[in-house]
Amino acid sequence: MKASDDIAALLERLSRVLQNEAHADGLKPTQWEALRYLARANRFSRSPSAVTAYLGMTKGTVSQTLNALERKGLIRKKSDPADRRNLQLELTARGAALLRRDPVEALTTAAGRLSAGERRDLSDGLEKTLRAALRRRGGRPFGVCKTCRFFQKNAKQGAPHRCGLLEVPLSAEDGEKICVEQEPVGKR
Amino acid sequence: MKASDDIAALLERLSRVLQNEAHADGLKPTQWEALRYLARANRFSRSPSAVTAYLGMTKGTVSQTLNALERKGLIRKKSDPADRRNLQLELTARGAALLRRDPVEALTTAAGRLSAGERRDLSDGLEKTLRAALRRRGGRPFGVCKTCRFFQKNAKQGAPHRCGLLEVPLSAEDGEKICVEQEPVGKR
DNA sequence: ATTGATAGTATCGACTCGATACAATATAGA
DNA sequence: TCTATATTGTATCGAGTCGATACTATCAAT
Repeated sequence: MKASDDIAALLERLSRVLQNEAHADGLKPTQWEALRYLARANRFSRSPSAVTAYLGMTKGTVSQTLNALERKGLIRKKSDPADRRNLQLELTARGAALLRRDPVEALTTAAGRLSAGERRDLSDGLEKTLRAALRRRGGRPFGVCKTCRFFQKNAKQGAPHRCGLLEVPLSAEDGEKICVEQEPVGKR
Repeated sequence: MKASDDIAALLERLSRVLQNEAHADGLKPTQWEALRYLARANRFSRSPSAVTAYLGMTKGTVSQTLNALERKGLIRKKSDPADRRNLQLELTARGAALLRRDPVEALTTAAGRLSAGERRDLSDGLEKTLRAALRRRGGRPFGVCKTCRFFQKNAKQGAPHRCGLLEVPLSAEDGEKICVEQEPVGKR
C-alpha cells in the first residue's frame, strides 16, 4: 500500500521531468511523442488513427499535431490508393535526423547507470504496470509485431514473415516495429 | 543499451497514460500535480516558488496554475508576516476532499498487482532514475524532511525534532513531508 | 440508393508553458 | 541612510494542447 503510493509519486515526478525535457528544438512534448511513434511503427500503423489510439487523445488534437509536424517538414502525408479515407504518414529525412537528437536521451542515459539486473527489474515492473493501466482503460498494448499472436515466422512465400490477421507478407523490418493490431501471444 | 531504450519508451508511454488520466474532475494535469504537491509538502515548502522548483516550470506558469486552483476554491493564499514577498499556500477542505478522488489512483492500483519484491525493485529503479535525471538538470530532489542531512531527531526543545538549516522546531508531521530544502544525507 | 460506419478536418474555449517585462519587498554594501 | 541587487510573485503574449462538437469524404452493407 505504502509502496504503491511511492511508485505513483515517483512516476508522476519522472513524468514531469520527461515532459519538461521534451520542449527542445521548437517541438512540443506531444509532437516529439508522435514523431517517435512514427519512427517505430510499421506500415499498418503509421496513420492518424493509429497515432490517436497510441497517444490516447482525440482525433482532433492528433490532426493538429500532425499538421504542425508537416508544416515543420518533419513528416509527409500520402493518401492510400486502396482506401482513400486513409492517410499514410512517414518521416522525412529532416524528421529522422531530428529524432537522432531526441531530448529523451537524457532519461535514457540516466537509466543507463543502473546495473543490468536493475535495468531488467525496472523494465519488467514498468511493463507490467503499463499493461495493467492500459487494460484498465481499454487501450491497446501496441507491442512489437513479432510478439503478436498473428505473427507467422518464416512464412516462406516470397517474404520472410507473414501477418495472419491482415493476410499480408512482412519484411524482417516490419517484424521489429510497433503495430496497432498487435495482440500479445497467449492473451484473451 | 537496448534495455535503456526500452525503459525510456516505457516511461514515455506510462507518462502519457498518466497525463491522459489526469484530466478528471475539471482539473488539468498540472493543477492535479500542484494540488498533490501542496498536500505532501511541509510548511516551508508550500509557496509558489517551491511549487515552481518542484514542477520545474517557470514562475509565470505556476502563478497561473495557482490562480486557477484558488478560483476553484481548492487552495488558499496567506501572506507571510515575516517576509511579505512570500505567499503561504494551503489546501482548503474542498481541495483535500478532491484529492481523495485522485485519478492517479488508477496507476497506483495498477502497480498494486505487483508482488512486494517487484514493487521494491520498481520503486528503487524509478528512484535512481529520477535522481540521475534531476542531477543532470540541476534540480532538487525534494525528498521527505526526515531523510535530510539537516534533520535533527528528538531535539527535545519543546518540539519533537529540529531543522538544522532553518534553525526551527519541527513537528512529527513536518518530518514526514516533502521539503524544498531537503538534501539527502551523505550527499555532496 | 439509402443507411451507417470509419477516417480526417475545422473550430471553440480553457489551459499549458517559455519568454519577457514588471511591481513589491528584502538585503547587503558604500 | 541611500542605493544597488536579488528575490518573490504577477501580467501578458504567442504557439501549442486537448476535450468537445460539428463537419466532410469515403467505403461497405443492405
